[in-house]
Amino acid sequence: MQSRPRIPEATVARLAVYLRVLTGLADSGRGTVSSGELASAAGVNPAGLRKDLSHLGPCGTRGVGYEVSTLRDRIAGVLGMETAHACVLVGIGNLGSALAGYGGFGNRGFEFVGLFDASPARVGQRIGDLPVRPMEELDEVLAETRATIGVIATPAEVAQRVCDQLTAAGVRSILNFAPVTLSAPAGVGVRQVDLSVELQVLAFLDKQRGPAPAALGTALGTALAPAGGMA
Amino acid sequence: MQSRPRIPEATVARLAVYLRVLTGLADSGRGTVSSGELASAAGVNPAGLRKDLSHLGPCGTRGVGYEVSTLRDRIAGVLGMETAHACVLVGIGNLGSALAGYGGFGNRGFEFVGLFDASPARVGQRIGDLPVRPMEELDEVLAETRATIGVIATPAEVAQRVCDQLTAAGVRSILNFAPVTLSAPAGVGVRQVDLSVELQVLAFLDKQRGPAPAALGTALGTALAPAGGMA
DNA sequence: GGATGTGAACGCCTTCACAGCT
DNA sequence: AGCTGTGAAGGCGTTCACATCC
Repeated sequence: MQSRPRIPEATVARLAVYLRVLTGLADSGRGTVSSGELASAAGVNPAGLRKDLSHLGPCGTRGVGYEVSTLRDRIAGVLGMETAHACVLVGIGNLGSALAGYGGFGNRGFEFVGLFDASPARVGQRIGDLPVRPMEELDEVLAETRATIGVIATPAEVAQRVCDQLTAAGVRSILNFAPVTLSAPAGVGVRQVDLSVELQVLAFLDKQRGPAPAALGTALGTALAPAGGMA
Repeated sequence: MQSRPRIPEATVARLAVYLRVLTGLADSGRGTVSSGELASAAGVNPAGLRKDLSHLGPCGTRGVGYEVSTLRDRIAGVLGMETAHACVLVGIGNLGSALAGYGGFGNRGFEFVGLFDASPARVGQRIGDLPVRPMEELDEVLAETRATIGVIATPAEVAQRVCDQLTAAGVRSILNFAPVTLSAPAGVGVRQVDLSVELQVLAFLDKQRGPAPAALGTALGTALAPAGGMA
C-alpha cells in the first residue's frame, strides 16, 4: 500500500502543512502528538488527518499517537525533501526580490541557484549571495545546474515567453505568480498563485456571509486610484 | 435560479480568472467569445465554464456566444467589485512591499488604505502614496476607514497576534502569507497562501510524474498517462 | 482506556451528452 | 448549423463510525 498508489493532490498540500507543524513541535522538544492535537494545529479535521497519513502506511501507535520526529521524517521523505531542489527565479521586481530573500524555502530543501531579469538596471544587483543575471544566461545556468523548478515573477506580458524558455531548457515544474494562464507542454507541472484571485474569493465569501453590518463604502469617498499602472 | 442559491467556492475562484481574461479581451476590442475560446484562455474545460456561468443565470446568446463587456460586468457584479474594498496590510518587509506596490489590486477594486509595521526603521517610509504607520495606529485607521480586509505579511511568530488585533477591530476577511495556521473567530474568513507549500506540492508532483530523465530529452517510450485527450 | 487505521456513506465538483434557442 | 444551458452520470475527496491494536 505504501508504495505509490498515488496520493491525492489535496492530501499532498496538507502533508506540507503537517510537516511545518511537526517541525515546530520537534523544535519544542515535543515527543508525541495525537491526531486531534495535530489536526487542530493544522486547522483540519482529525479523521481527515488520519486518512491523509494512511497514504503513507501505518506510522502511529494506537492508544498513544504519532512520534513527532519519526512522522516528520516520514512526510519529508514522501514529499521528496531529502534531496535539495534547485530553482531558478525569473523576474526580480518587488515580488521576485521578496521570494529571493525569503528564508522559508531553504529550510525546506529548495534553493535558488539563479536569479534573472530582463532589465539592465537590475542585472548585477545582488540578493543574498546571488547576483541578478541577464536573461541571455538562463539556458546556460539551467544546463549547468539542472534546476528542475522555475519560478516566474515577471509582468504578465512576458510570462508565457519565459515559460516557453524554461520548458525548452528542461524545467519540469513551474510556479507562476504572473496573472496569466500559462500553457505548457504535457509533462510539465504548472501551479498558479494569483494574488488578486485570492482577494476576490475572500471578498465574495465575505459578501455572501452577511449583508454587511452597517452602511459602509461611504468612508472611501474620494480616493480611488484610477489605474495604478505597475507593469 | 439565479437568485443566490450559493455559488461553489471553486466556481468563484474561476470566475475571477474569467474576469481577468474578459478584461483583456475587452481591451482588445473583442465583441463576443464562445465558451470554447474563453475556456481555452482560462485553462479549463468548456463545459465546466458554461456550468460555472450558469450560476449567474443565462448570460450568453445561443448560437453566438457571450458578449464580452456584458459578461465582464456581470461577473464583476457577482464578485462584489462594484463597490471598492478597503484593505489594510500588516508587515512591510520584502513581501509586504511587493504587495503594497502591486498594481493588480487597484484595477480589481481593492485598495490599501493603511500600511503597518512594527519596526521603527520602516515606519515613516512611503510606498506609493501611503506612509508606513506604527502598529499602534492600526485600531484607529480601521475604525476610520472601516476596512473589511486585512492582509498579513509578517513573520510567522507575530501573525496570530496581528490576526487577533485585526478581528478584534472588526476585520471580517484575512489573507495570510505567514506560514502558520491562523485561528480566527467564527464569521471571519481566512485564506492562506503558503509559498513553501506551493513549492512542495510542485516538487512532489514532479517526483511522482517520473523518475526524472537524465537530460532534457523526454522519455517517449515510458509510461505516459493515456488520458484520452479530446477537448 | 485510548488513539490509530479504514471501510462505507455522504456531498461536492467535474464531465458528458443532449435538449433548446438563435 | 452553431453554441448555450442543464439534467444525469461519474469520480474524488471528505466525514463518520467502528473495528483494531497498544
